[in-house]
Amino acid sequence: MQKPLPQYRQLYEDLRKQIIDGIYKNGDLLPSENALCSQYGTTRQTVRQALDALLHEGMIRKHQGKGSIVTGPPKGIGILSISGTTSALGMHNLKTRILSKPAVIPWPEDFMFPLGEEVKMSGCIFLERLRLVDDVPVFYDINYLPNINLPRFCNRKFENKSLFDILRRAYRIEVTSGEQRIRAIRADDTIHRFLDVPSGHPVLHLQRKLETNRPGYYFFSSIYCNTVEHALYGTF
Amino acid sequence: MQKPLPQYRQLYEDLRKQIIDGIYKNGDLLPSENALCSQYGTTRQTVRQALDALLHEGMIRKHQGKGSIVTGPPKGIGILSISGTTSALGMHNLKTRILSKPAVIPWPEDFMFPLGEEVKMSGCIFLERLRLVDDVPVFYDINYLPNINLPRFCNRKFENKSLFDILRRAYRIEVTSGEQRIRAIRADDTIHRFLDVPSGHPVLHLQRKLETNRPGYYFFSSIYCNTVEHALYGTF
DNA sequence: AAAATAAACTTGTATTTACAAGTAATATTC
DNA sequence: GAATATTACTTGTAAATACAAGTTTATTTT
Repeated sequence: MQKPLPQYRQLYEDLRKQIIDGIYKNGDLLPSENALCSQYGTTRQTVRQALDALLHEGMIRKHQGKGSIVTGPPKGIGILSISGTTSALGMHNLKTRILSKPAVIPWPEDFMFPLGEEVKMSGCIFLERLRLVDDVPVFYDINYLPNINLPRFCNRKFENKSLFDILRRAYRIEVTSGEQRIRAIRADDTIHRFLDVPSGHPVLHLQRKLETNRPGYYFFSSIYCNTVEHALYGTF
Repeated sequence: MQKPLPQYRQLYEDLRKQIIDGIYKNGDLLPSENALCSQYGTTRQTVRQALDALLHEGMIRKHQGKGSIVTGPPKGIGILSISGTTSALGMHNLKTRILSKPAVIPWPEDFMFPLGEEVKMSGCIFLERLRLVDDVPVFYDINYLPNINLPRFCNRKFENKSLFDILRRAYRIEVTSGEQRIRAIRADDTIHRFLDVPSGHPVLHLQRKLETNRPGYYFFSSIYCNTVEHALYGTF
């Protein structure tokens, strides 16, 4: 049995969902802190804790005397920053196809980032996905997660779901920071096939190392991106 | 007379300074929340507010039961973020060659970002540069600055200097935020010539809009990047 | 000495209360 | 009607308190 979420966390999730689902639209005012207190039967401290999380995430902006104004989901924070692709583009036109179901494999030789010994021992959950924007393949990503304390991970459904969301909701793993390398490369045969670009065509290649709130727990992604139609967009 | 800082803000500034000054080193434990309460004669609420700010900034990490561990200041803001190329790579091996001296021209038709009317009127300072890392051309960038209140700008020396630095030091213009698009494209003839890559070879193309501390003053860069040897690197 | 237990820490979550400060709508005055 | 003042909201800051839940240290037991 899962430990229940703290109140502030539950409120945060609720509001976040309502913003992403468009129930609160861009520019809308959220209910006042006191109103949320009544609705959720809690205190302002707790409500403010939830709002702070949204504020920090860029989902809302606050103005003393006015209220909390919805500004997210952040369009640009997107792919070049901390949040995942899903929250960057919105669920609307993004579909996720699983190319290879998550499976535990040994870590590749000469991995793109250095690995700790215990991480190497634990094995690697391997997951290949294809992500389509408006039914056009745009991202082909290969994800590598240390196989440490992720019960039933390989049995989960990932189709049309966000990896970041599953990690956050099911395992309380949040990405706190990361590093990445970006290159322009020629599409090889695999990429040509998956991303539907001519062989040899320029594609973006991102290598990312994601740090999480679980101390010492990093995971990695290699992302190939077709930028013919959509450029990667980010704010900073 | 300046309004006094809130307590939590003062505590935040104090701790932040002590971390930056190295009084608390990387890996050190900060005094416990209760200890800080005593030292500053305040409550845990207030102390936690200050620590949350540091946490959010990446200066510390917190562990329930253990304490607050110093991790900052965060390094490597890098090229994909707010700082310029110079500070990302270091001055060591970076040379800047001016391809076309800054000149005032009309703004291009169909500019990569939408422009305000007054900005369009003012005209555009145009500056092309080639930047070499270890004497290999890596960046070819085209910069567009609104010709507003930049005295003697076109007469300045830009060779082997940072554009960001000149703007900051000579005009007190600091980049506060920005947005960018990234694509992988084929090298055209110009890029082939400047970046010394085969024609048709994949190169990165960045289009950036930089916001500054001068209200309403943005400038723009179009950057082509040879990523054969050096990948763009960034943390977030 | 080693293992189990207890105690003394740490941060995490939550309630309650109070007032300050900024904003918007309302009422009052001119 | 227009300007001013009031009032009723909003978020910001802050104190005092309580217990839960991890971590470390000290104590007790075996």
